[in-house]
Amino acid sequence: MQRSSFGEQSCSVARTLDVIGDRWTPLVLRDIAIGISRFDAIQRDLGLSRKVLTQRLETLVEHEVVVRVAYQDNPPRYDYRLTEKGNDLAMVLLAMQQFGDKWAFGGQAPITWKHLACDQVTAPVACCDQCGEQVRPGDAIPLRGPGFDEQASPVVGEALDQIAVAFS
Amino acid sequence: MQRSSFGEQSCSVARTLDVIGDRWTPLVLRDIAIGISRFDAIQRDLGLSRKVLTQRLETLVEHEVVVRVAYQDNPPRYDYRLTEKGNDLAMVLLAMQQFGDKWAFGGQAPITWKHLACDQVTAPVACCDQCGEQVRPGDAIPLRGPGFDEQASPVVGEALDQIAVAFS
DNA sequence: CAGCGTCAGTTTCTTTTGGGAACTCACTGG
DNA sequence: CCAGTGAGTTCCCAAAAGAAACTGACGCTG
Repeated sequence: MQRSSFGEQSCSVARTLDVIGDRWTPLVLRDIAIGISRFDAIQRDLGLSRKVLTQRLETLVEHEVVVRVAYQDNPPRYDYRLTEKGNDLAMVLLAMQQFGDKWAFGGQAPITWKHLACDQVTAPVACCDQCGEQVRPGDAIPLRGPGFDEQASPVVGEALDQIAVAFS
Repeated sequence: MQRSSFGEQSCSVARTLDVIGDRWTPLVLRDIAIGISRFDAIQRDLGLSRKVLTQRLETLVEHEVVVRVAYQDNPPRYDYRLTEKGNDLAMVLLAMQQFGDKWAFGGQAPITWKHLACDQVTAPVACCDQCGEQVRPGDAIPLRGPGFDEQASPVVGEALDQIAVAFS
């Protein structure tokens, strides 16, 4: 299949997909995030093939979103745990969960989160870091950022110009 | 490869992955979200095979996150646009973008968003809908929600119990 | 102390998918 | 009237995923 790597692409979404861009990786990460930390437990929970799980855990460790922590030697056995980078990535899972809760379960969420700061069940919403108000797509328009590469993304540049014109 | 469908799974993340669980769909959705709305433009921008793009657009339309809007008949030509459900799904893309901005571009984001309400470049953060404070994984613990299925997810149930004990 | 179970992987074999590139149709603009 | 555009479709081949069995080093139990 000669899977295309997005490593060179000038797009943050593409780079993130280099880490979680397949059917299993996000679920593996979800399991680790809720405390299912061992190979066999993840495999039993998800039912994916052991081969694929091995590969996925390897790339997660390579990307430093997960660390292997030995909990015994001889034979070596490991816990998989999220790193700081992994915690940031888990925000993506949280967004996926919110979407699934709303559109696949009609609000009857299988798993909820209790916010330790206020001790209440929380449904995180995206808020503007400038004004504090909630942001939803449609409330904001895309612009070229400091890392935009005009050469690499001519089609994107064109689309951004059109939007800029429409909102001027 | 006999790809497993997650349609039956009792997990919001899995259900969301039924829609965007592969390498290309999120990028297709990103293009549509920033206004690249036609088949050829998306194909040129992403460089994916036309066959795969056709399939991805079909499943996006089936899941009702995208609509085909004819902009001419004879020959029929279409714009692809996000639905309301698609806008909700785009929140996942926004989360991916934030992760990529931070960890792959060191803050030099290729694309930024201007919040129309306050007219400033915004980096949305997740806030608790109860107390308004920012939420990050680690600031919250997972619990059984109203839609949790003990039979379907015994391994998850066990992990949740362990966490509950650890935080009691 | 023999044998079964656990854990973390490998290995082999088959089925499916994705990529590439060429082909199709129905216009449209010069 | 001839090239170009837009939206697909078709074909072949290589690479991934799935299933299921195998490995190896314990540790527990009768």
